[in-house]
Amino acid sequence: MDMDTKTLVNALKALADPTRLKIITLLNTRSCCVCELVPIFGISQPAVSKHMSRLKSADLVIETRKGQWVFYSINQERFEQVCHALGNLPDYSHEFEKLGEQGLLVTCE
Amino acid sequence: MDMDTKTLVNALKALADPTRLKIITLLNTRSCCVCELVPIFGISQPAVSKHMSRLKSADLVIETRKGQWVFYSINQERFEQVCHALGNLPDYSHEFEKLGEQGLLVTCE
DNA sequence: TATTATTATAACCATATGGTTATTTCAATA
DNA sequence: TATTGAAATAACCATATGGTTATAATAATA
Repeated sequence: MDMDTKTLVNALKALADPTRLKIITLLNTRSCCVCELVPIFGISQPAVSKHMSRLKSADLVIETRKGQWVFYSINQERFEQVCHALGNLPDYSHEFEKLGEQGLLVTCE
Repeated sequence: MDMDTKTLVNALKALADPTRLKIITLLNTRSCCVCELVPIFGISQPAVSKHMSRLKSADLVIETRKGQWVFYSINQERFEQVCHALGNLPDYSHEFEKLGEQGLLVTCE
């Protein structure tokens, strides 16, 4: 199951922030809820909520209500898909062939 | 050699853009110069230059002058470090232990 | 039912981002 | 040396981002 470029970019954007990357690292250790994250980062509760909704919209976390709390856990499958997609970029030879047909390939030395 | 969080975030930021991710994918297939990238993306030469300088500042590409051209190639070692760092996030149990000491851990059910 | 605790949403703000055009720098060449 | 071509830099602009405070929604409880 290969990952769409747009989906990969969206996941990378979600991960490319120090707070969210640390949240993902924390969730990789153990699930937790918003009110536990607030004192860890020293930012406001709405700021944490927004980060979670960003991660959720990239499908990197799973939300579960438990009483008054909302617990977030890492979506391991999706996270692994992202790592795999990044480590196995597709071959783009066709782009260079197209360039060649247009006479736009630079050949030097 | 483990990768600093700041460095990882910076690399992810560099990759978290559709144009730059495609540039990295292209360079993973074959090195090329700015004037080859311009027609592929249909954006201006300065826009490509800025993307390259972003990738270069994240150490993801290597720049080589060849006559009037500047060729960019992927920095495989760094790129692999990024993939590895993402796929092997550190354990953050200590953060939860700290939370526990402060009585801030949420235990439910 | 009224209150309290947790989370989400709204409205706002300063800064970052990704593009543009104009100009400069640098190397090759007529 | 003057000109040409490639790439980088500067200045600018619209939009995205990551935070804030205020408020609303949701669930548990007195």
